[in-house]
Amino acid sequence: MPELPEIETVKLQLQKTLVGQKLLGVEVLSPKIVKSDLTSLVNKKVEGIERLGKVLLISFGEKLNLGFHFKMTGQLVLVEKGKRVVGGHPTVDFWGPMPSRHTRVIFKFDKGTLYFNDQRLFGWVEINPKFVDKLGPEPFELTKEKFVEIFSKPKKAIKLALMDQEKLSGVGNIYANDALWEAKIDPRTPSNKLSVEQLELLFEKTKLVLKEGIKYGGATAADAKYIDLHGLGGHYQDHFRVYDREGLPCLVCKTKIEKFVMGGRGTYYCPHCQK
DNA sequence: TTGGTTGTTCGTTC
DNA sequence: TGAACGAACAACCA
Repeated sequence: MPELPEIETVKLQLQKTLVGQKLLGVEVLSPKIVKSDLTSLVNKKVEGIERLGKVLLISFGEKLNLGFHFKMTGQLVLVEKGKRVVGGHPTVDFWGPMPSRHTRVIFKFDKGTLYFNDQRLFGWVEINPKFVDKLGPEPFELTKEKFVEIFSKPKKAIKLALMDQEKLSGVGNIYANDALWEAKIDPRTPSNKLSVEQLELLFEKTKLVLKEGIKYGGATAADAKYIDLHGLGGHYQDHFRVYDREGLPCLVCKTKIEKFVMGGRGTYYCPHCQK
């Protein structure tokens, strides 16, 4: 499930290889997920790769930013002279033949080919996506005072507020669960009931788990062991605090991690540590 | 075979 | 006026 650290990892990889390359052609295999006419990008050069929240942006200059949203199962595979750069949702497509049956758009560059794959067709591709205008601030470009101000208002549960992309961009389910465990906060606590001290701690812990996600190259689905055999995919999953650890002992007090559904999403917490 | 899973959108309710 | 909430979306896997 690509979140901020997973997209950041893709960004850093593509910055090394794709910048300066010219787009020679585009082939759209699944028109449903492509929200712009991509032909305007042909014959333009990649000037830079950016990330806003969970959105990856490939800049072709002149206010032409090609945005990708991976949702849960999006991935990018760049094939260059037999070499590969992969990122996003880890599947067999990381090393299988390209294009695959999940390939939705193919971008032919002068030195390589970039495949946007998405199993579930939830992701999208759009030039200058309006979505990014609605995004809240980046966690790393925020003062703790501003963070406290943002989360002192909402009456909804802190976990839902933390994942609200209009308040703060980039935090999804995995990192929200882990940050709240680090800060010893019950995910159901109304955001506006938290003390300034709790919010300041949560701010630091949110950045901590995101940084750790980036350090380990993001998280690879726990069941995709093969990915590791190929040296592909990230390793944050080996450092999950509570996410996907239902019934396993809390890393601090050994109490069994409990799971319930909130806002339709799996929510994991330690009933002893998080009050 | 069915239910669980995910982020965002959209419609409804307060 | 807008916050809050939940269903819908798609497709895979256990």
